Amino acid sequence: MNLKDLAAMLGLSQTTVSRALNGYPEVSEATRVRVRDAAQQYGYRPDSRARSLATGRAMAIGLVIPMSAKQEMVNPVFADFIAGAAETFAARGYDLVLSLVANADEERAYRAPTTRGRVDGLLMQAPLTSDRRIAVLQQTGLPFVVHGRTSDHDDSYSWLDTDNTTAFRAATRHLLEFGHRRIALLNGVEEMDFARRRHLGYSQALSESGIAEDPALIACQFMTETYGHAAAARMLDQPAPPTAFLCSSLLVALGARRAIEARGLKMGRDVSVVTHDDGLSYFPNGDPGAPIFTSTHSSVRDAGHLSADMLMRIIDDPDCAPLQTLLTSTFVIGHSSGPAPTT
Amino acid sequence: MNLKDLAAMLGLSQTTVSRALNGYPEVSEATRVRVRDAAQQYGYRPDSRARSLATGRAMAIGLVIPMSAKQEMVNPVFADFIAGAAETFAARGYDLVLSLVANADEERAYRAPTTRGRVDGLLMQAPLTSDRRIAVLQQTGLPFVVHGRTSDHDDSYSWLDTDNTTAFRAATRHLLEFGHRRIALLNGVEEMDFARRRHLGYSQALSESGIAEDPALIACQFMTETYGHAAAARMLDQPAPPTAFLCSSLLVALGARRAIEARGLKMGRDVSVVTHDDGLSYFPNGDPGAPIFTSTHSSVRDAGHLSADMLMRIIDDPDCAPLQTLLTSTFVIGHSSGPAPTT
DNA sequence: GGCGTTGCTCAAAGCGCTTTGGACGTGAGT
DNA sequence: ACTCACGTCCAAAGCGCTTTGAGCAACGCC
Repeated sequence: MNLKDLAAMLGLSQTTVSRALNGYPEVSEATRVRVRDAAQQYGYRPDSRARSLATGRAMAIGLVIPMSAKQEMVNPVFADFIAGAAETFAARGYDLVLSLVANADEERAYRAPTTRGRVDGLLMQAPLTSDRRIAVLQQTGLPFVVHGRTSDHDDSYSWLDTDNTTAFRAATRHLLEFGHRRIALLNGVEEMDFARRRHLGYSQALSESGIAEDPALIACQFMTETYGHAAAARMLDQPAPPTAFLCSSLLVALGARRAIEARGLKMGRDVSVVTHDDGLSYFPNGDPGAPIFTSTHSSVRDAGHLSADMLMRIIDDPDCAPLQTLLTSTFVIGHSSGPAPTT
Repeated sequence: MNLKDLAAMLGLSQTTVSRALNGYPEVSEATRVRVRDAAQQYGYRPDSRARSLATGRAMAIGLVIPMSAKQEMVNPVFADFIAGAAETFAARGYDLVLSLVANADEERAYRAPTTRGRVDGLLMQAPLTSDRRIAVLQQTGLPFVVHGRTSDHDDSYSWLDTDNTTAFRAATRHLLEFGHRRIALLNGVEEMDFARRRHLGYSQALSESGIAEDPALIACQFMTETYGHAAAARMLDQPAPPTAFLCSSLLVALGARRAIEARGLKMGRDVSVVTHDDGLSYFPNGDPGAPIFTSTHSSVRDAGHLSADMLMRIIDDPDCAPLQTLLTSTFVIGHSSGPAPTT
């Protein structure tokens, strides 16, 4: 059922029918009702491509999802990010077009989002510290917002990021104030910019207290439970074990807790744990109001929401200056951290 | 840069340029090279909407992602499913269009995938036991494949599913053979069809051994670590605690393990745990070759791959009979299960 | 009566591509 | 010399929508 067919059926022109359905004022209320009823009855649905071709707007947003090709790892965070973004977009009538891109695959990273006309803007996630894709996106001229930042790129693009450095500095300080001196960092892969920034915050807090960083207390890997367990176990079995762990994700913290408890120690008393918490819907930190882990909390779903809002604003006004939002994570006190044990 | 512009620039017709770029034989090798070079040089990229409008194919697949509105829960499994599917689609030049749909929101569930022309087919996930969306999809006439099944719908559509019932029956038998008599089931929400089928398998195995099902040993909820912990803890503190847990996800199993170990018990010796393992890339069951949990394993990423293959086949031959694939999960022996303790 | 207004409707020109149905040599076969 | 096939290219007709510019009544106003 075309617009043409529908118009013929009604004895009207395509113009009038189109206007009636799209709410233009130049059409009488009587015919509008007539048109709407007929459209409903015959199940008419405009063809999105034709409409998009005519209007110039695709009514779709591209989502560039990085995959670490090496380990076939999918970022567990992106589901919630999308969920947040999708709400905003759906409300404005935009669809989401995915392009999964292996970090290494420059060619597709370039081509995929560039297929002309598919999308009106892009959302990019999880940039590496040295990520060339941002430059590529800038060249295309398409509006885009990056979730995260790239340390080695100038700041001439729009991004939304969490205050990773500040948050991890605060978390480290929290542990320092509790008297901890040997604080381990179980970080993500430091190719990722967020991991690099968290490490930086950790380093800053340590050096502010005049404590030297111990390489034996630092691990960086894909953030899984087994990794958290293995790294924590290894460190705890050292001659000079850490009295506290700072983790980059709840999953890692879970692993650390297991290592701690397997050694007959009690988390929060013998060994403290502080973790970052992305607030993933399917992975809550305890029950609402009763957090288990002391954590720096920043909802990645909210980040999705806000990134989408930003992108919408840029699409509405393409010539505006780059928008940049820095979210401050909240520090949540749970049962997992406490005073350093007096030896 | 249009096709028109490019053609004018080259002194050729649009026809010839289009054919040169799309590899039609009616164009001489010399001009083909000339055209390709020019396209490269001027960065010509065909407009996907125009092409799609002309060819009739959208070169995109819709992905219906359910969200449980109540709890704002995003299915953690879908990231890996998408990753698998995306590989197949990308190889064939198809994009992925997301529509997140709240389970309750019938209206959007209906409308979203129906926007005409956006997609050539649909992939649907995680159906409920009584899911009306399948009927809706059938009405649209669009090719689609469901990941999972719906027990209360006839079998006239294409699906790919894991043998949930058989797997959970086998897992339960495994525990029964070890002498366990009080086996707890920590299931997902039983609105979901897969959860219902797993419960069924569990029930079958029990009744085959003449054991009555104990409601106090059955829990069904969104599958989180805290849920696993809370449910397992509650059950272990009963007067007649279970000697084994059968879990629907690794996250839940992790919680159960925590509850077990917190009571000074050893998993695999005092209390056994068997879990389903979706093989999520970011959540491995121990290291490769050294599984921690005894599990029924079925890679959801592979499922994505295969579903995509099926959909491609249906799109190529729309009149073929419904394709239906039942994956058999492998039973993996880990350290988490062993003989029931002799009391 | 002539004029501008207002309200409703339409024909037709795109949007940027693919594809059909020739056109125009060129060389071989009869 | 005429035909026929072949290789190479083109003009133009869509695909299904939006939007411009204009037409046509009917109406009130000077």
